[in-house]
Parts: sequence; structure tokens; C-alpha cells
Amino acid sequence: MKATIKDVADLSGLSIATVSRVINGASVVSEKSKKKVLDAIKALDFKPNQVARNLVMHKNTTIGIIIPAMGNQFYGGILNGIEEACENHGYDIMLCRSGGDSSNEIRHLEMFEERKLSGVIVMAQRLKPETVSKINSMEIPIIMMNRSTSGLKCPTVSIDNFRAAYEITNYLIRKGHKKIALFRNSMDIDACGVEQYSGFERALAENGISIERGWVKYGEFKPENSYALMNELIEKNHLPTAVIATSDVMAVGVCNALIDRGFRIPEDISVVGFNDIQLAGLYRPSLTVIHQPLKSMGGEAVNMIISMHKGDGSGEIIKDGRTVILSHSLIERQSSGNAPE
Amino acid sequence: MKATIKDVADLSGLSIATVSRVINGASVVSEKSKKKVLDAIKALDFKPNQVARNLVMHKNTTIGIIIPAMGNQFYGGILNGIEEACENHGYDIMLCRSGGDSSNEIRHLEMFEERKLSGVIVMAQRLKPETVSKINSMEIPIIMMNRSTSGLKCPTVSIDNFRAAYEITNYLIRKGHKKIALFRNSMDIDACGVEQYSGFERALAENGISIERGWVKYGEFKPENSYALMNELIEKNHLPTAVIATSDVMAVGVCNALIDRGFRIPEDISVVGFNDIQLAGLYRPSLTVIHQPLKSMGGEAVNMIISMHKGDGSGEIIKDGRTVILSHSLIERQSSGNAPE
DNA sequence: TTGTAGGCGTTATCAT
DNA sequence: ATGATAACGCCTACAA
Repeated sequence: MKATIKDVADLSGLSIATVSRVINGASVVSEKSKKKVLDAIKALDFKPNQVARNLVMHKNTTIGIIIPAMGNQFYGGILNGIEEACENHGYDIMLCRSGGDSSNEIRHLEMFEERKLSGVIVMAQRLKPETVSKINSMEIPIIMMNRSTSGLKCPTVSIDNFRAAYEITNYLIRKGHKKIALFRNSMDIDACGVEQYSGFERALAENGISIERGWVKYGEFKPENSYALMNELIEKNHLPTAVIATSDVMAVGVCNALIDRGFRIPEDISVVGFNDIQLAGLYRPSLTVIHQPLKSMGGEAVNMIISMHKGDGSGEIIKDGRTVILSHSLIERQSSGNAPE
Repeated sequence: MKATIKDVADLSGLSIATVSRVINGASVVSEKSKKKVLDAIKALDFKPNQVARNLVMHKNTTIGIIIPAMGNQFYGGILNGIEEACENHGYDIMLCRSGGDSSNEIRHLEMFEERKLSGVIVMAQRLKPETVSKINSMEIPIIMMNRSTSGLKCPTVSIDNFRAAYEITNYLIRKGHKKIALFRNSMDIDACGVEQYSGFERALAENGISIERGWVKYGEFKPENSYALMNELIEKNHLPTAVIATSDVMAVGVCNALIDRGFRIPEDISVVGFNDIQLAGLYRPSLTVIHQPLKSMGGEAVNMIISMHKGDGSGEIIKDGRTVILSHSLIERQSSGNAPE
């Protein structure tokens, strides 16, 4: 059986309290006693039991994370940032997958509360009202990544999706494109998608280009989806000269449909993506994209959680709807070019 | 403040013990009392405190995971399997990133022990002696994914890397290839790599083909690496007709180097990968690969951890060197073809 | 400086 | 069937 603080106390001939003191560096302990304790700790290979510690201290240095799916490079990038920041601040991570299911989200959220974690970061594609209301009533700090919905009362971190979409649309227009398609996520109340659409719309409007409804396609962030959607367009022979996909995997799906039918990118059609996951640079032609600072976004979320605790010895939590916007950038690679004559 | 079991006891007019009983469904409680308790629980929105629970029960339904990096599709695939299995069995996940650093691995391993997690699954590329010895001395169940090293005394789950490499090498030989390159991970004591190399060697030997040392390249599992290595070969104009990469990202790096220099795949050179992450099917040309059942591997690891606990009311843990081998398969796609004349 | 003792929220063992 | 009460391992006033 593992040694407890009592064993250390016995071996060192001191009291539990003193042992506790040296462990926590609190209060003053004589050098002599300190040494005795340290020796005993080493001899017994004693490690304080975190469970007991958390119980009595009413706190925890663990941050909970809810993610739709693992092995997704977009979330993976954010996770990297979260992990690094947690590492630096001495926090641990408890990770749960929701599968995009709101009942799972709620279940995990409750679990996090029961365990009194120091905070939660949630990533989700769609946000159901049940989840929103659960989030709003959370007793521990919670932050939403890359998404914001009306009624949601918690801090958020993301990029300026309106501007990003606006910029990349303008980029294509400057390249001479007038026939621009938009492949976006399904029509839900997805704030990112809504903002992106506005940016797209605005850029077109400012240039006197009207939106062709047949070129605005909805689908999940899956390559098979955009592959099929692009195929439809090809079959109808109703082709744009450029397509904007609001995720990189969708962009790749579009490219594959095009390549598999013998089209050339970007000579025949330009394709641009969103996010800039590793795939975007690895694919050939490499993808022109809007780059999101995924790692920074994750790190920022952690910082926010930590700061939501500080300043209040009372244990009270700062709960406002603060939003952090990080800056994006446009990376031009091989998949986009001038509009064909 | 959140309600405790005592609040429920007070409100329901019963004792803490009785409340505990209905919560745990243990022992028999009269219907009448049961209802009272349930009502009180609902009224107070009481949720049992897991921290306290774990403390007294000396256990935990959390599984710790150590992973080199997040956002890697290979580990992501395994994580998906782990997550699903944990979900089914009511376990939670605590995830830590090692960054491939053995001191981090050890730190996390100790943290898992302190928290008395029910088990640990570790993924690592290289295994330093310090980590191996820490693993061997762990007091909680621990499983190594996809890797085994001499001296390591813990269960392992992986595929038969020898056979996999043997099969894919033979596949290329049957396609008429005699000049076959192998891009593998750095020369460390990496059991997978060693086994794979043996398989490669054996297949060539059985077909009377001798190994050309200049075609066996070592590098990390990064596309930039294999890209550079392939470029070297191109510059020396010392080209094989096929290359086997022991990871998909390495294969893509090779393909990119080739494509960027104007080579055709597979007409000029065939390229095959290992693992079959999403990228393999998404890339063009899509990659012929050895498919690893990543998800099953993750699930199997969880099952093993759970079974290591069962059967022993004593709390003793089964600790043998059991190895689980799951079956792989060869998926033929676009990146491989007959050897050029 | 050090020790005593009272929790933290639950479970589990006795009695009743 | 139900209720005290002793753990669980640790922290922290309060005393000494």
C-alpha cells in the first residue's frame, strides 16, 4: 500500500501537521524538522493524495474539455494550445467527447461540476438550446470556443469570421472571379457560419455581384459531403470559377471531386479553404486558406479560465459574456489563381 | 453552495446513511423513504461529490492517457476508440501530452498514480529507459500502445508489424518492383520499426533482391522530413521505382517531393504508406496503405485495463506482459502500380 | 516551532 | 429498515 502522510509523520517522529506544512511550504518549519520530514518522504516515496487534497481544499487544478470528436486536426490544433497553456500553469486536462450530441454535452458538463473542476472549455459545432441553458447555469467557469449563439452567456474566443470571409471573398474577386460558390456548414444557428456568410455577402455586394443561390451549398464539415455536392454542380454543368469552403476538409472534398473528373486547379477552378489545418499545406495543390491561430485560441481560453478565478478569495467566479477575438490571416498557396478567361 | 448529502438527509428527515443507500442502490430501503429521498434530491438538485466518493472508495473511474501530441490523426484514431470504450463502460479520460519528452511522461505517470486512476494507456514514439522503468514500477494498470521494447513489462496492443511490412513489400514485388526504398522512423530502439524492417528485409530476401542501403532512409514521422529525404534521392538521380513509408504523413511528404518535381505517381514511382489515417484516402493520388484498426486498438486497451481490475476483490492488479495483436489489412488505392519498364 | 483536533462529503460497519 | 459513527488522506485554525 502506498504511504500516507501519517506514515511520514511516524517515521519522522513529527506530527501530521508539520509534515503537511513542509509539503505545502506554508508556515515556518525549523530546518531540522524540515530535513527529517523530507528524508522520511524520500524514504517512503510518499506522494500526497490529490483526491484527498482536492476534497479538503474544495478545489482542483483540472480543466475539463468537451470536444465533438478526437483525431480532428481543427480541434487537435486548439487542444495543443490548451495543453501547452495548462502545462505552463500546472493544470491537468480531463477530456470528453460529445460526438456532437447535446445530451452527452450536458452529461459531461454535470460531471465536471460534480468533480469541481476549475473550468471548462467547450467546442461544439451546433449548439442546442438545452446545452446553452446548461452552460448558462454552470457553477464553474466555462468558455466556448469559436462559436457564439444568441442567449449564450459565457466568454468566447474566436477569430473575426465576418472579416475573414469578407477578405477571402475579396481576394478571389481581385483575381477576377465573379462566379463564386460557397460551401458552408449546415444551416443551423451557427454563429460562425452566419458571420462568414455575411462577410461573403458583403464582399459580393460591394462589387456588384449578385449571389447565385445554386452556388451556396450546405453540408457537414466532411469531405464526402462536399465531394458529393461538388459532383452535383459538375453534373448540372453549372460551374463557378471559384469555390470557398468554410473548412479545409470540405475544400479538399471539393478539390478531389474536381480532380477525379479531370478538372485542373486552379487553372479551371480555384478552391480556397478555411482554418489552415495541416492537411491544407500537405494536399496538392496546396490550399489557399484563411489561417486561424488555433493554438493561440486554445491558450487564450485557458488563460481566461485562470483569470476568472483570480482576484476573488471568496471563490466567486467572474461570469460575463466577454469575447476574445484573435487575428487571422490569408495564406495564398497553389489552389487559387486568376479567373479563367 | 452546492447541496451535500447532509442537506438531503435533513430535508428528507432521514439519515445520511439512508440517503447514501438510495443513491447507491445498495441494501434495501423502504419505498416510502426512497421516495422522500428522491424528492429531496430533486428539490435540492443534489449531485454526489465524486471527489469525496473516490476518496473513501479508494478508486476512480478515470483512465489516464499519455500522448506525444494532439491533433495527430494516428493518435486521434486510437483516442476515438479509447473514448468510445470508456463511454460504454462509464469511465472518464484524463489526457496528458508528453511532447515525446520522457521527463513529462514520468511526471504524468506519477500524477496518475497520485490520483489513483484506474489505469493508464501510454502512447510514445521512443521509449527511454527511465520511462520503461517507471512503467514497470507503476502501481496501477498500464498499457502500452503500438510499441514494445525489451525490458518493458506491461501489456501491449498493436498489429503484427513484421507481417504488415512483409505483406506490403511483397505486394510491390508482385507488381514488378525490384528497386524498393524504405522510409522509416529514426533508428532508435523502436520495436515497431525494427519489426517492420525485418518484414521488409525478409520479403526482399525471399525474392532474391538485395537491399540498397542508400534507399533505406531514417527520419521522424514528419512530412517535411521525408520530403527532404526524397529530394536528396531525386537530386542524386538515384531513384527507386517504389517507396514504402512507415507512416502516412511520411508517404505524403514523399509524394509531394515527387509531384513538385514533376514525377507522376504511380506511373513513374509507386508510394505506399502505413496506418491509413484519414489523410491517406483524402490525398490525391489516394494512398495504398497498410490499414491499422486504430479504433479497435484503443478500445482493446480500455478493455484490458478494465479486465486487469476484475476478479480480484483484493484490489490486486494483474500485471503480466500480455500482448494483444489485432489484424491489419492492405488497402490498394491510386498511389501504387506496376513497376515502369 | 509544533501538535491537537475538527472538518471536507461519502461509504461502510455496526448497532438498533 | 434505519441511524450513528468510524474511516478515507489531507489541511488548518487554534493551542501549547
